[in-house]
Amino acid sequence: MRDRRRGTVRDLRRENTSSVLWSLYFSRPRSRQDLSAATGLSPASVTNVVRDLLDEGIVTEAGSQDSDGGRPRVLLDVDPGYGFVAGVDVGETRVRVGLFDLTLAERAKAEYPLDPAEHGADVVARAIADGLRAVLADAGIDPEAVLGVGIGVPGIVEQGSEAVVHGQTFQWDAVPLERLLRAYTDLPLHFENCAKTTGQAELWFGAGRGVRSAVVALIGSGVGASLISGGSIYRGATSSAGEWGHTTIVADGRRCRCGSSGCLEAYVGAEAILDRFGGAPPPNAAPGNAPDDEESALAALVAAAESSPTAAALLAQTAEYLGLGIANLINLFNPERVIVCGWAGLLLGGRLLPAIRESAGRHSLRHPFAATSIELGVLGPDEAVLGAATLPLELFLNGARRRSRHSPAYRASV
Amino acid sequence: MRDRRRGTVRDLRRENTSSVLWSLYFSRPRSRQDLSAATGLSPASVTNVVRDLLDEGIVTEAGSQDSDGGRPRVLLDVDPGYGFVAGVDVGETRVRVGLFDLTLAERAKAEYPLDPAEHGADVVARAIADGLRAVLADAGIDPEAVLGVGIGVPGIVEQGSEAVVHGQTFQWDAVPLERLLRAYTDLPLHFENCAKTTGQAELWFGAGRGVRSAVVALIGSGVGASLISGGSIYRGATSSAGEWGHTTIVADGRRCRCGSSGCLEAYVGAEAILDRFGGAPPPNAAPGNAPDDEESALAALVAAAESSPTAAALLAQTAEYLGLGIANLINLFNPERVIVCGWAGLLLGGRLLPAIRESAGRHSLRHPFAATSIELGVLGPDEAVLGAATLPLELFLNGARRRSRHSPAYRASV
DNA sequence: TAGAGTTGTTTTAAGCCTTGAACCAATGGG
DNA sequence: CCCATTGGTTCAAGGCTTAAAACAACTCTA
Repeated sequence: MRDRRRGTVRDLRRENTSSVLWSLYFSRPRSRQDLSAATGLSPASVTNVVRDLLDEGIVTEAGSQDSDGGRPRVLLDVDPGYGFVAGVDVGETRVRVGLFDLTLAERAKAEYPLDPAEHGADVVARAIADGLRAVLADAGIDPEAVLGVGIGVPGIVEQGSEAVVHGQTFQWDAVPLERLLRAYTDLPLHFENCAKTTGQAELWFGAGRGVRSAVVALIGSGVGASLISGGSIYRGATSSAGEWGHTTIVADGRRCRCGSSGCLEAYVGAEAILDRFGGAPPPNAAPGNAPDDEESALAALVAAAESSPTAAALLAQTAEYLGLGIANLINLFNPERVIVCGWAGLLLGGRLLPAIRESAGRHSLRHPFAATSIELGVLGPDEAVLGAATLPLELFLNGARRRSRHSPAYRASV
Repeated sequence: MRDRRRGTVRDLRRENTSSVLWSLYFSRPRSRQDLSAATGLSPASVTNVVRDLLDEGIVTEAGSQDSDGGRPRVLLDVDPGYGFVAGVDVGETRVRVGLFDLTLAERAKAEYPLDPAEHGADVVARAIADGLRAVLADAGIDPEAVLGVGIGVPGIVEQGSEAVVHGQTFQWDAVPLERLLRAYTDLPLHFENCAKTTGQAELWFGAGRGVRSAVVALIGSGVGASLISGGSIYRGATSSAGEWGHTTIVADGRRCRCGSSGCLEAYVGAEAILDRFGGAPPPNAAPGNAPDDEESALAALVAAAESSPTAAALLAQTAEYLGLGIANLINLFNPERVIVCGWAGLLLGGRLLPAIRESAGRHSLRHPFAATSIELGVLGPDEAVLGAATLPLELFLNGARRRSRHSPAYRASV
């Protein structure tokens, strides 16, 4: 009925430290006084907490700032080199890996194409391991300095003692990806659905900055969403929450690849749009690389809408359905903001956003619609990698620290 | 980005006290040792916290229990007479008021019919005030002993310095119900949407006991839902979350009274079902009391399904749509349990639950569907009153104590 | 140029809190 | 009657936050 951590006086300090660190991280650089105001802690406590963080090397003093007529403020900043985090985006056609410093500046990246015919989990695990090795070597960073690796996968992640992945995209059913990857690397691993990681990226650094409740709609070949409340991702009972793509918007509607019919994804996913267009892939499509095909095909369709009434009508209807799906989210969640992203979402959104907004307004209740705004994502194609990297970063900001990697204490703190 | 209360060592005690109180409240009576195990606090701390609660009169010692071969456990219990809470359910045809002791045993109740032609907010406010006066007099309880009054209303409650209500049911637009009621009473008031209060009742004492994430589907004349995560109601940015009834399940479907079309409510709300049945009200219907009409009309329809294929088909389709709507919730929220309640929900559910489950299974993804169970509510018709009473009780368990009623400290703690 | 004013940070002392360990209390069994 | 067992309390230690006082580092003014 009620969540509570242990209630000792030391936990208090941990919480307060975490509070200061979050506050500083998202508003850098800042003085102690600012932090005191932002966290509600007394100046004395901020001094104490900051001393610890300085001693640990997580925070550094970074110059000072004049105050009118008084002692200058000493500015504090996070030390980017204190530690590093890696993000991995397991996409439909490629695995992308990024290595970032503590402020999420990219230090190296790598990309491994996946043969769509061969989505074996072990192939993916090997690609991830290779990518991690490559970025570490490339940036010349000691693995010991890596705080953790976040891995975004297309599918439902069952969090347990070892993460297990279920995903229709790869026909994965209970794939023990964590165990497979353990064969190749010792780094601390964190798995999450890629819509959720992308949502976190937009929330922290993109169109959702400063917002406390949001819905991130991710539209690619398929459709997903990330629900954010109280500043963090909502996972539900078994962390599969946010399966927006397979909510029904047309009872007895088009058949969907999930087996049901009338799913949102069967109308606004890129695959479905192209399919509805009756589209043979465009002539210049490289065979055997479906989503890239899709990307160019969808771009072609959007371009064609300028002259072709058929294409224009199809897109208009897509906007109608997408707005309707968004309206459902608005009614159910009452979010402060709705963020549309994913490659197809951005491609469509550039042109259709007004129509989407209009449709959403028509299908949602006045009150929650007035309280929200519908925006496009701003982080671009690498956001899934960045989002994955926020997983270990989040744990770090919450107080997890580097230690012997597989110690029970560490895993428990995760 | 991150919620935090102030972090002093006294807050720690408040939190721990609250933790012990919650733990005891939902598992009465219990020994100190039990509480220590349940809260994770040391026996010494439990002793300290319990001493405070005993001194305050909130908790009493209630006999003892043998332990095999050692000192008997002293059982602790909540003192029912420490304070009282009231619940108010503002329904479509009546205002119901209940007065409860601290353990939510009913001490008195009252009911005031509302003339459907006259839903003026002031009429409602006066009925609430009369009801409160009546139950207090009836039970012979000093208003000073009332910890608070919870009021469930059909509509969106805008929580601010004074609660304001928007509701299509009564054609209320920004009605300052709290201010109106303040003219009649001095008691501490708490307003909330009635679907949310009902959800809390089922969560605490009904089909949702012990569950951490749930969706409570409330089906009456209209349709609503209450989303529960982490053991408490999800409110969203402006506390209008859960407007499930107006999510679209049939693009371009039946017109809904909200102005949109294809809403779930236009298919599975009692009004809509009867309307689809082409129903003139049954002959014995009392004029001018629509929902009671609806109740008997719907009951008649359900009974007619035994012999009439038309009625049976209509109900089958209703189950299909309701299951579909529930499937959407399951996909989006991944709840541990789905609870169907509301008078129409219970009426239909008794007969249609298997069909509803089947439909929900067909329209939701395997993984989240397997993680949930769909049940009927168990609390019966007064649950909205009980649920409303949980509002002040929740605050009490969280540490709000009786004090000068309008003090800033009290309001801030709310 | 010295002192006064201002603003930012740290030190100090007081007051709470939780807890492990030791201890007391209350029972059943031998 | 003594001992083992179990439940609950006391005590001293160790930590934490904080208000208030002190200190530090400036600017401004006379």
